[in-house]
Amino acid sequence: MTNSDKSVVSRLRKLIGEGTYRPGERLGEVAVSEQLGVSRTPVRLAFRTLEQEGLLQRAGKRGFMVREFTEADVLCAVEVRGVLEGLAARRLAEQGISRELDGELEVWIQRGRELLAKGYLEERDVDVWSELNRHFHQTIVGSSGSPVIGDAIARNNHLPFAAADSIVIDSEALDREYRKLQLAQVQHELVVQALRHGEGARAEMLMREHAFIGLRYGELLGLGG
Amino acid sequence: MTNSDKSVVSRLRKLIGEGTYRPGERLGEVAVSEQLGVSRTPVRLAFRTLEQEGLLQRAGKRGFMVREFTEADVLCAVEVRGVLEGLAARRLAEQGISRELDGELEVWIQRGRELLAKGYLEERDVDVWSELNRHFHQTIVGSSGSPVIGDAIARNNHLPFAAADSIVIDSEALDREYRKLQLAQVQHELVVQALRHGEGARAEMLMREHAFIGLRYGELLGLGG
DNA sequence: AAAATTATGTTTGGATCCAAAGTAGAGCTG
DNA sequence: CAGCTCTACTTTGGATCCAAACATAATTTT
Repeated sequence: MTNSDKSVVSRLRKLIGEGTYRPGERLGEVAVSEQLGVSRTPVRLAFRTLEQEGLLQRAGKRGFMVREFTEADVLCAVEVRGVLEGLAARRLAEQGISRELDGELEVWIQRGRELLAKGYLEERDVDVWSELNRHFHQTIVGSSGSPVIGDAIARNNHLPFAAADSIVIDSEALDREYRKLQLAQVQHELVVQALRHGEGARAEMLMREHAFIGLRYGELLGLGG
Repeated sequence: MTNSDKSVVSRLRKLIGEGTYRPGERLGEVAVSEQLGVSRTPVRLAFRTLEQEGLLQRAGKRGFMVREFTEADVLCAVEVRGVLEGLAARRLAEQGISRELDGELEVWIQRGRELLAKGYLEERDVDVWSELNRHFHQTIVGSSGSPVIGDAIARNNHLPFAAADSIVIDSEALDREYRKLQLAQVQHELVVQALRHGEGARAEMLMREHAFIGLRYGELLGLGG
């Protein structure tokens, strides 16, 4: 997994994500290894990893095929992330947050405030938000007392569009995206508020709802403005 | 994965679960392959699978080590299963259950009733319950509209004691176990009831609570009787 | 002519070989 | 004596070879 092994996995992830390998397509070890310019060995290893990640599935007795994802699957994966992050938030609220954790969360809240303070969104702000959003979620999940939740989320995030930082940003409509991020920021702040007050159920539900922001809020905000 | 590959994975799972390979122990490819009587290739493939399952983790740059699980991890894994099965139940309740699904669930409810009807538990009943319990959970999770939830649960279940059918049955205290299964049966029936009435939130919470039955109820029933 | 069986080709799984990276230990130098 | 470096050994990763399983097509038999 030093060099080639890891890169074969991520290269295949990319190719599958981009649709170069179509959903349902059977992947032969030799064909893929030739296309990637490596031998069969790292490809075989990568197939096992990708199978576990859920991007490939066994095609009968003979090899693997690219797994097909319906819209319902994506929606479901987002909900799965929602309940898992909700669980993490609830546990955190119930056990109480430490002074350090409080401070760390405050950092990402502040960064978000600063980013949105100027009242509009620039192209490059998108990456900044993506980063701080990732840190915010990671901080909560990582502080839930066990790596188990984080692992489950990480595995779930391999599905396309399921990850928290895969908010589809439409660069053409930065004003709409600005309002979306504004809403996300409010949700972040509410979550932290609930965590500070030990409101487990509230923190959980806020986090669950927050998961949907990449999906349905687009329509909502599109209608509204 | 026809023969040896699959068996290497499951044999390693067993050895890790039994504690033959101690938590934190580094596993060398050559050592394991010699102990299992196969070459390094299937072991290397198995290590990748077990890494994704969470039973192994990378030990620095050099190979893998058996992952250590604290009691908190096990508890957390049970909670993860709870929220995921809860999600499946809620979705099912919200979308409404079909006539066939209703009938299928009724089958497992009935089997459970019959098993517990005689008022006590025999040794061999344990396997019967384990089977029907597995079917009951699988039916609900498998009918939630997307394989995503089931996959997440399956991956989570690889952790020791996290799976729904890993209720630790104490053969010495079959009367206590009887009361535990009786409670589980009631919970199953309540879940089905909630599903039939489209009570999503109730179904979700019942399913969540049901996940704990292997953990805390033992103490409770132990104290009570 | 249809069905069954055999033969051939394709593909995956397992074993082994070679190279590269890392670790530990010994020896050398300051 | 301590610290550094070089070397030897251990271990993993990649490539290739061989065998087994499966699918397909062709031929034979009923």
